[in-house]
Amino acid sequence: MKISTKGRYGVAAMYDLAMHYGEGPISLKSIALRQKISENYLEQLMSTLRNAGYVKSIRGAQGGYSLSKEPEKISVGDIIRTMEGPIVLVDCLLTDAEDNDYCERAEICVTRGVWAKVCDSISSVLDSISLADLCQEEQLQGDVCDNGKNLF
Amino acid sequence: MKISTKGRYGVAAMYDLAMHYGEGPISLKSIALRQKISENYLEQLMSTLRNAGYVKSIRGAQGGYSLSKEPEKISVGDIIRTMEGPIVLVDCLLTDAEDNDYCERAEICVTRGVWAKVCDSISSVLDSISLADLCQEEQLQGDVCDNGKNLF
DNA sequence: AGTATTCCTAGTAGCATAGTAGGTTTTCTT
DNA sequence: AAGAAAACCTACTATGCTACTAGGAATACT
Repeated sequence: MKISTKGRYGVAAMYDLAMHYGEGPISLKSIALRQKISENYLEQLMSTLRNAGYVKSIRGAQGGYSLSKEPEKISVGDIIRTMEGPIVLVDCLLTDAEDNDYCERAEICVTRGVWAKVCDSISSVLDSISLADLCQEEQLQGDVCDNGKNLF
Repeated sequence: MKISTKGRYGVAAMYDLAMHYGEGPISLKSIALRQKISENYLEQLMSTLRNAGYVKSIRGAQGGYSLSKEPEKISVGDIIRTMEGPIVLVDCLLTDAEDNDYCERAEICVTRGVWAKVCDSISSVLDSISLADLCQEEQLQGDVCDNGKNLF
């Protein structure tokens, strides 16, 4: 049960864009450099974020990426769902409970409730944190890294 | 971000044992049959659970597995951690915050707090549900599957 | 003795991750 | 107009993990 680099890099890149919100297009190269991500790989991830409508891009020299909404309006949950797909710990949560074939395994009927509860809990945490929150956290901690202790 | 079959099957098998708690050793064959899990594969999983001290086994004919503690004293979190390792969404959470080399990527300092909060949330949900809770849920729903709506 | 069972080790197909590589198009600057 | 800087696009690949399968050895009950 891990978050892949897609999700992590995606959040990192979006955080980077949020920190430069309003400064015009930010080149992928500079994001990759600051966040220490492979440039070519990040390119693919940005493409996903662009298709999902969270960033817009400008081509050509002096081009780059920028957020297509304010940092307040993009949550970490939005990004994770875009990069990693729906937040479901087990596939049976994707099917409707009324489907008569969703429950192949005898135990699922009982454990399904457990996984659903965990997923809800994950979603509500991720949805409650916006890019703006992350930027504010960065400002609070100043030069000293407090590892997110001040978050919220 | 998925729970692997190790975790799911582990919980399923333990739930099965909890449903037969006090009835003597339960054969792997019967668990595999009821829970629809490959017998050989489940064997490996049971070995992990045995090494972790959650089940005990009796060899030979009429042998099998049984819980080594009461169902109240084993949580879903215990099982998941045994089967899937520590609940950390990103590896950097494994290292101490004071380690000076844990933070290779500029953004981690900020996003680390997010992942930590999610992990805490997952852990607290999983740790709050015992095998006894699952058994009780099963009794509440009787023949009708309510998909865990009654849980808690 | 025979059978039912756990225990142990080794292998393996398939898939996802995390990239690398290299070319094409667009746009700004000079 | 030329050149450079950037996004865009597609194809390839090494590595590792998952979810098994297979088969034999040891143990204990009947």
